[in-house]
Amino acid sequence: MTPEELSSAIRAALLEASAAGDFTADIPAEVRVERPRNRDHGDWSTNVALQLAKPAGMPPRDLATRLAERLTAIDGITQVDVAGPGFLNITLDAASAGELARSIVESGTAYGKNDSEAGHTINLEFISANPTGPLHIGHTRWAALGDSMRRLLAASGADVTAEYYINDAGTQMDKFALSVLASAKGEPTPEGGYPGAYIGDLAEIVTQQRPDLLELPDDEAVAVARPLAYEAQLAEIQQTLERFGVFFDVWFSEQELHDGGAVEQAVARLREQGHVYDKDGAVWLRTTDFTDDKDRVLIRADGEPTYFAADAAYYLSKKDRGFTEKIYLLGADHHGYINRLKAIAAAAGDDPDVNIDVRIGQLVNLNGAKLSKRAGNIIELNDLLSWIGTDAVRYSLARYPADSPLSLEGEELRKQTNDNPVFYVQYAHARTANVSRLAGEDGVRREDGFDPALLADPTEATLLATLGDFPRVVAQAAHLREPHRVARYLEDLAGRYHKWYDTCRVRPMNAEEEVTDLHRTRLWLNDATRQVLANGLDLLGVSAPERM
RNA sequence: GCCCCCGUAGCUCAGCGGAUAGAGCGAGUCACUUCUAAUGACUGGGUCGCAGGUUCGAGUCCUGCCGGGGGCACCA
Repeated sequence: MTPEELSSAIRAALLEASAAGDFTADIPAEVRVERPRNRDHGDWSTNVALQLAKPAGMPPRDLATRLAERLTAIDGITQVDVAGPGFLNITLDAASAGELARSIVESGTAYGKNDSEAGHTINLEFISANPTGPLHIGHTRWAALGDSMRRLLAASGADVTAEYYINDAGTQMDKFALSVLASAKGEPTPEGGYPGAYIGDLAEIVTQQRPDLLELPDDEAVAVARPLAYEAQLAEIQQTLERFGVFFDVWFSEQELHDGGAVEQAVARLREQGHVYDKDGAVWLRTTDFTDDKDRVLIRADGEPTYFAADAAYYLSKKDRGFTEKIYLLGADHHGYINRLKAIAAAAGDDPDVNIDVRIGQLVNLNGAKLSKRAGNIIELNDLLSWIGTDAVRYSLARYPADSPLSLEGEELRKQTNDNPVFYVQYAHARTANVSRLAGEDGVRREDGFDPALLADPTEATLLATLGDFPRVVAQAAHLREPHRVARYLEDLAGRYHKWYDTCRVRPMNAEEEVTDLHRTRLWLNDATRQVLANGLDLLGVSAPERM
């Protein structure tokens, strides 16, 4: 019996009790069952009696006692206890609980998928780092969390598009091109330009493609160098993200917004909505009509559109492309953008509370140093991956909520011990794979038998209950946009599995011992755990090794 | 000054308005002739920043204060 089945069975019993006159109150559309922290509190528990006590006008424990009698009659429930102020603690019979092992194995990679976010058309924008240099560790938190969020939303039935906005327009790109050109000439970095060894690497790539570069007049040389350096840098970013297991559906160019006239059109459209005015030679958006604390300039007095104007055009592009929900994942240093982005949405006639979701991630602290651009430490993501590895970096960032400040120690992440939760979870998966392989060699085959009533050990009941939680964990993590919940769940599941492994042997002890249904049924449970660990790790973009 | 996030064990952090607030690390003890000991069992460890409030019930929600981080451009 899955928790969903249990929940609807309880609800049916409530309706029955209400119809029989046990009490009078509105029955909630969904009865929440949860897994009690304490094993003595049964397999599942519900606080529905506490919730209904007030509207029913009955003491919670009296109501709970009546409900307990009805729940006991449900097929698959062996015991219902009233505890504390009126909790109902439910124990399932082993056979009913154990059926889950088979249904998980049969569902395979689909187990955990759900339709809780069905009907949502979501644009998920993250990283969007300037293509004027390599990605560094300041970008990695949202890289890891954003990609996991994409996977979670897709697994929960949303139509999600992951998007990277490339700031390939404006003066920063000019400074970038001038820096590359200066390096090619052997000159020092120009004022306000980009220092760094990677500029030299780019200069080399560009001069290889255009050996005549240095013979061109300066203006022409910049025009030639700029797109070549840009393409090389963007390719490097894309390779790094691929290495990090992060995927984007759309790479969106800011320059194309300018070239295609979308920025001017955006200003015109906002003007039609009545939120644009002219002052001091500039064109302004009256963002103070909404949530902003001051109005923002769209077109500067010199006629140049601001970055904010491009943001507005970009928002309208997302709207026009049919995304009802636009999620922005930004670093804490972009906090000031929230109100103006929401103002854009409101000015465009959207509802900021519904159509836009701006999330701020706190900066990560590595070895005591802030991982931000402004702090000046430029540890490149590529180097971080070479040092620590994709799995450990992704996992250690994915296991904390984005809004919590975070301190990491590089050497801790390299440890292949329990200091490092990623190895704990991966090790559990490798163990399941090993048990499965060896059981196969011993002639234990799932298809030869399955008797869920044999899964009677307490460690099996808790393992099954944990496995049954997975789809709801995925749905909740997707709903809250909090991938860390999946990581925490996997650590819990790995722990339950290790305890079970210590208590319950899957394979026969030796060649003399006969293979029985107990071995086969436990293999189902082992393989079900393996499947859930693999499905969960995949949601985090972390590998599930067969051996370690 | 105004706005946002955070404050939970020695450390790093979980915690859906519910039961005795948890995990890992660190400290100590134990368990491999037995499917991977990268594991498991056990022992210590807490005024959930402070003060009020809402509630049958608050680490969780509201207000104020204290402490830490971040943000407040005709920059990109």
